[in-house]
Amino acid sequence: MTIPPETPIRVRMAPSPTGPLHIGTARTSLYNFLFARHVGGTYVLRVEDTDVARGTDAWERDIIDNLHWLGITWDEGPQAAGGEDIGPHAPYRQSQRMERYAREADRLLASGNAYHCYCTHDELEAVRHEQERNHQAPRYNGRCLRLTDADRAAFVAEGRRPALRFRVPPEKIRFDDLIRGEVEFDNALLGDFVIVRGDGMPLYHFVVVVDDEAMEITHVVRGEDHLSNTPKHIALIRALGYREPRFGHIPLILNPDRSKMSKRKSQTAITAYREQGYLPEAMVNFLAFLGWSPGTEEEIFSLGDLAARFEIGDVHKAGAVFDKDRLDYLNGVYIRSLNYQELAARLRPFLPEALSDEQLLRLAPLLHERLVRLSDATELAAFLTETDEQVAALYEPELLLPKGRSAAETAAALAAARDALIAAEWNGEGLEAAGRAAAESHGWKAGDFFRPLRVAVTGRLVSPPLFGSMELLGKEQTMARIDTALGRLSS
RNA sequence: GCCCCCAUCGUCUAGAGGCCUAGGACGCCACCCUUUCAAGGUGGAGAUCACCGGUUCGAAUCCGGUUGGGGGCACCA
Repeated sequence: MTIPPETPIRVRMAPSPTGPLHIGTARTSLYNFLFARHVGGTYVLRVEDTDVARGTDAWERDIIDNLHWLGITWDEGPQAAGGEDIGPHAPYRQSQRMERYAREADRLLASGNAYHCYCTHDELEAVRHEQERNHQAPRYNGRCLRLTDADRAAFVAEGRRPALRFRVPPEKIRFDDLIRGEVEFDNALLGDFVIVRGDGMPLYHFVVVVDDEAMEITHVVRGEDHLSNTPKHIALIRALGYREPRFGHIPLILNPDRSKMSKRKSQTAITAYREQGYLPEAMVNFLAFLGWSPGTEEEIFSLGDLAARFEIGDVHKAGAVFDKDRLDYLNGVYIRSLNYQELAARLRPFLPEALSDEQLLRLAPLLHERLVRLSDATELAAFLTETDEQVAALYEPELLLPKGRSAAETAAALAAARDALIAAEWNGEGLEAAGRAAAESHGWKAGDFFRPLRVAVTGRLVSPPLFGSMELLGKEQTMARIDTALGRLSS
């Protein structure tokens, strides 16, 4: 039985708190969010925390916080980490829904669609090894399906605790995938799989089906890695008499070698990107285009723009490589689109507390066109909070010399610059005017003339615009650093 | 091993039979601008649309096969 087309759309995301929010989970969540928003449906967050040992609270917090950071919100589910569940189908954490799973498992057992399996891990493994040796598919051999009551009693006497296995009907399963179209699998090729462990803990394939029904999910949009699990779910849905939702399997995000994106080969935690100073706007825009495009040549899209344009049927079938260069580019675009006030606010976590808000606001214009990540500001602005001694220690005197100039020549130029600056009005414009005039009367190209100044003041060859930097640093420190450089040049 | 999915520049993609001498973007190269670095501007290299057969007057677009890649086959999710 399928769900009537006029049924209001309900979608969900179902992260498992086994680690920080993963790029792939974020993208799947985003697509579900965009789909729900686009069609005016309801978006549910369900935490799949069955069989997750300890420490799930920290991961749940990371997942929820970062989802919020991206701007993804949901209508039902835990609204905040450790927070209360909102919605008519609470609780939304699977660890709190065990009664329902137990009840549905009993139904399956009673109807003969599931049976107790007393095989031990070792026995199962031995069978798998045997099958592997014979080049057979690694699937359950059905031993416990044929047990007599006496066999069962003997196992129980041994202290074995049975798992519950679903008896997979050997039939062809077809479904119309939202993204891939008609897909067919032969469940006769499948082995009976465990739905409840010996210790009573229900397993993923089972609980996902129970909860999607309970939460009236109409459209299951998930990663392509679940495509071949879908026939299992459909078999379960039928055995339980549930309504069958529509399924849509979105392409995987890939490592540069085109394997499924993994922690081993790529940076997969959203929080890591956040910490490096990627903007959520850039992240969302980038993620959305990994497997979808509006069909035009536009490429800068806000979350709202995306929701307005996103069609689930336009999602691609092929996997997409995560291209960090492109993310960097987009991040730069979004940083440059920020006004100075906003930029200063976002820069705050990346700069020393010693820098006042007022200084930060004056710094923002100097940085806003030269940041790929917000964290780049740390190095660019370091000269402001480093001591004069630290700055001096950053460079060898040779670094002060423009190409082809001697120490004596450079010292003379620097001294001329010093004299011009000390008399100038202490702001960017005044300093620049004085600096340029001095360069000209000294007969040096501006670039060469400014080099020793830049190195003296910032300790580096690369810095924000020189005169604005001096203005921010202040006259006293700027002059002290120039004098230090002059001293090193003559010794 | 079995099953399933996929296939346009290095990468993300436009393209739903003639508009394609295959467009855009990132990256790369060159030049311009320029106080460094960026940003910006201009131009360039870069794809026999994986391959082979069909269908058609005509195919990147439809069909079949091949190859290649990926995913799945747990008392993980």
